[in-house]
Amino acid sequence: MSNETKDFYNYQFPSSFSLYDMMNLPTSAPSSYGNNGFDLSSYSFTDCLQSSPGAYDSLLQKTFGLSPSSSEVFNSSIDQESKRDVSNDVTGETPTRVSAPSSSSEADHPGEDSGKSQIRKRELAEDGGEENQNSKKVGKTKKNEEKKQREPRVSFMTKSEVDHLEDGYRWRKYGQKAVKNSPYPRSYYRCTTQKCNVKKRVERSFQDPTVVITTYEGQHNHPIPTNLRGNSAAAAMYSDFMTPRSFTHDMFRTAAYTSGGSVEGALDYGYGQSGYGSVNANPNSSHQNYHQGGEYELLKEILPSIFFKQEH
DNA sequence: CGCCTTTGACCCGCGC
DNA sequence: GCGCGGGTCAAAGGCG
Repeated sequence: MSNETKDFYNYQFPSSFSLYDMMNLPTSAPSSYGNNGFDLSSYSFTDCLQSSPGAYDSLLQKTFGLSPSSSEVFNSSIDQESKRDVSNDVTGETPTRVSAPSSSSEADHPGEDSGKSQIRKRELAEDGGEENQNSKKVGKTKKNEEKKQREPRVSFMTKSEVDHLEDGYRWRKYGQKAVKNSPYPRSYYRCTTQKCNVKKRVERSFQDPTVVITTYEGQHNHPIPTNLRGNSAAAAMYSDFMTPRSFTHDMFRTAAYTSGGSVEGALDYGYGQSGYGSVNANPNSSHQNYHQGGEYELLKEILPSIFFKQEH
């Protein structure tokens, strides 16, 4: 449990504080809210959704285009690199909720190596190509590099029969490891788009084999590939979660637009105009669009429990 | 042929 | 120092 999270939960929002206000919180907010204005790093999406099941189902269907019974995202969490004492963050904040130790440990692991190898690789490429053949032998590199800034992480628990959930992006599997204390392996995927180093790990909960735990790390720096094979709205939602500062913003915007028509519409809006997870979208248009989308009431229904959790 | 998965080896951090 | 576990690499092979 991080102090930032506590502070966030304990923060007294003005009574008139709205979704719109929150989405436009100043970047240079007090440190107690975390580096990004406020810290959603341990927030569990389910917290709010469970408090309003109807809204949950509605959002699921409208955003994911899924019926809750098919493939159900019923837990998620956001991890951010700034906090390392997150051992209880995923489940600690919500001890009675859908808990999965694997998820917890998953989100907890510092991921020290993430990106390190890539950096090492780059260094090798620069320092001497001939070393490529012995790349595996090259151990000590200037890992003294400034402490690797870890990418924000988002983990989802999804009820699904398939391990690798379609999310609209293209992934290449680059590894698979057996997970300790679990009969199910963990798979490692990397976004195939050039210069996009987003990764995701997929594993099946050993406690509930019907649950797939997907952990995204990093942020896509590109739109969802046009030749979508899956549910683009789901993709938009997944990717939006990866931008903690804006996840509510874009997520609900996506929800609103998905409800209004095609998923392409949601895509176009979410990625074509405002950029990927941009928090600086035109506030006026955004604000208005929440209403236009017709889901504003739904959002209002959901949101308070998200951000006013433990509010007194 | 390009893209993807598989898989054993390797690297690294951490705890003992 | 050593072993363990997590994460990554990259060669080899499969597939459309």
